[in-house]
Amino acid sequence: MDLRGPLADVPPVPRFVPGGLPVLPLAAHGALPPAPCGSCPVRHLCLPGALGPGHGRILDNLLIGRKRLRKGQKLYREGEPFHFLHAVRFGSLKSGFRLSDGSEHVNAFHLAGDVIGFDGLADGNHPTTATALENAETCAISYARLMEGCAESPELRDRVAQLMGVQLVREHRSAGLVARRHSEERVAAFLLELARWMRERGYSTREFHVRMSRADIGSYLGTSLETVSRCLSQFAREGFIKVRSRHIELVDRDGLRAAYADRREEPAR
Amino acid sequence: MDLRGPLADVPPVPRFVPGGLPVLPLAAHGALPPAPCGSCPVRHLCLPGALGPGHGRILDNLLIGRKRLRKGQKLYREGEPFHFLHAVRFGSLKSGFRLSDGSEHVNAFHLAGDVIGFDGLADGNHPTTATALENAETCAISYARLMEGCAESPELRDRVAQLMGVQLVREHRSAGLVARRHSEERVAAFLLELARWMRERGYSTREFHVRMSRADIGSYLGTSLETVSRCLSQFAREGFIKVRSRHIELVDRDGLRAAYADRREEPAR
DNA sequence: CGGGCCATTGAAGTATGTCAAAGTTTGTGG
DNA sequence: CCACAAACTTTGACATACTTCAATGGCCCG
Repeated sequence: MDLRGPLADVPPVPRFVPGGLPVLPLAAHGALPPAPCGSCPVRHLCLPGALGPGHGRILDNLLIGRKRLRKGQKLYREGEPFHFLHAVRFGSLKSGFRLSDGSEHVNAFHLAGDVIGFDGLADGNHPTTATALENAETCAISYARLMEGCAESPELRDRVAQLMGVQLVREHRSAGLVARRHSEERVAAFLLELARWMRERGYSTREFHVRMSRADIGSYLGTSLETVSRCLSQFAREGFIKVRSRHIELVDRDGLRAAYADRREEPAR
Repeated sequence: MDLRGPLADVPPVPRFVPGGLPVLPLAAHGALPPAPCGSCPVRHLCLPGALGPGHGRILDNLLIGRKRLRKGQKLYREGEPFHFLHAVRFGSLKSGFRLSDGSEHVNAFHLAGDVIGFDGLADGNHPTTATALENAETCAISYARLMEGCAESPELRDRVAQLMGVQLVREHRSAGLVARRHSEERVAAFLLELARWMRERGYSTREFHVRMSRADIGSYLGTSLETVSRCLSQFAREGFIKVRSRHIELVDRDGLRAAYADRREEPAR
C-alpha cells in the first residue's frame, strides 16, 4: 500500500478570532446577561466540574450571555457558523439533522449541565440543529475565550478535553443502543439510560416525565414511533413500568434490565 | 422543574501526570522509536495538519514511539487505561465494543492519518477496542505532552479541538448511515463513504480493496453480514459496481448515489 | 496442496414498518 | 375558565424486508 499518493481536500483549520468576539449573533436573539457559574445548581455536571478555586474569574470571563428558549425554538441550526458552546442551565434539548428524505434524525438529547456544540469545531459550522424540548435556558460560552483560558489553566484543558471525550462516549453509547437487534432491547436500554440521566441530576429514578415525543425517541433509536409505543405498552403489561403518556414510572428496573438490557449497565442505585 | 436536588455521581476528572510520562505500557509492547512528522506522507491528514512552521519541535516532542501491528492485533482494549492518542501511519483499524450478548459492535474504521483514542478522555479509560484490519503502524502521542503543547501554541489548541470535532462529526455521519431505513441505502452510503476516504488519501475512488469483513461492515451498519453481501450482489447486478470478494469497483458512482444515497453527499469528483 | 476462514446464495419465519383510525393530551383563543 | 383544535399516543391489521439457519463455493495462508 503506497501512501505517497497526492493529498487532496485537507480540511481547513477554522479561524477563530482570539480577541475580537462575535457577540453580535447572540445579542441579535435577545440574549440575557451572563449568570455566574458559582451559584449555578448544575455547575458540577457542567464546564466548571471539579475545577479548583481560582477558576471563578476564568470561567465568568467565558460567558457571553444566556439564551432563553421556548419549546420548539432552535438554539442553532444545521449549517450555521460555530461561535459558542452552550451549557444547558435548565430544560432539555434534542440535536438532529436532516436526512435525504427530508425527515429529521435525532442524534442526542441534552439535559441540564450538558455542554453542547462541540461538533461545530470540525469545520467551523454546526452540523446539527439543537431544538428545545421544553422551555429552557442556556449559557453561551465563547470558544475563543475558552481556548485562551486553556492556555492559562492545565486543569481547564483537562476538563475541556474530558467534556469532549464524554460527548464521544455518549455517541458510542447511543450507537450501542441502535445496534441492538430487537426493538424491545433498544427501548428498555433507553429507559435505563433515562434513569441514569435522572440519577446524575439527583432526581427520582423511579418516575419521571419524558420530554421527548415518541417520534423523537423512535428516531433516536432507529425505529418507528409506533414500535416505541408498542414496546412501552408491552413493558407495562409485563409489570416493569407504568406509562401514562409521557409520565413513566419504573416499577421494576432490575427486572427490565434482566429481561432486555445490557449486562454492562452498572448494577443499580 | 426544581434543579436544586442533590447532585450525585459527579464524574472524576482524570488525573494526567503532566511531567511523569507513562512510557512503560508502550515500551512493554516492543515499540519502535518515534518517526518525525516532517517526513510522514499523511501528515496533512494527521495531527500536524496545516500547522505553521515552528511546530516541528513541539510535534516531535509529543511522539513516544511507534507500534507495529499485525492483522488482528489490538492497539488497545476496552477498559484499559488511557495514556496515548494514536495516529495511524499506514494500514487500517476498526474500533468496537462488546454488547451484552458477547458480540462485538463495530463503531468506526480508521485509515492512515486518523488520530484515534480521544474517547479515552472521558474517564481515563478506553471505552473501545482498536483492532488492526491489516498490518499497520501507529504513532503513540503522549496526551500529557500534547496538553503541554496546547499551553504554548494557540494553533495546536485549535487543531486538537478540530480533530475532536471531526471525531464527533464522524460519529454523526455513521449514525446517519444506520438511521436509513433500507439496508440498500446503508450499504450504498457506506460505499460512497469509502470512496470519500480513498479520495481524501489520494487513491483511486473507482476501485479499492475493502479491508473489513462483511461481518464488520454489517456490524457497523446495523445489519447482518448476509444482508450486506446481498446488497453488494444486487448493486453488481444493477451495474453500479463490480464485486470480487473484497475488491470493489465503483462503475457508476453517480448512478448508485441517485438510486439509493443521501442527496447531502457532495456532488462528485 | 490442504484446511480454515470468509463470501455467497437459498429458503422460511418473524419482527417491524406502514397505513389507518380512534382516543388523549396539550395548547390557544374566545 | 372553558371549549375547541391541533398534536401526539395508542392500537390494530397487513405486507414485507430482514434475520436466521443452512449449505455451497471461493480465496488465502500455512
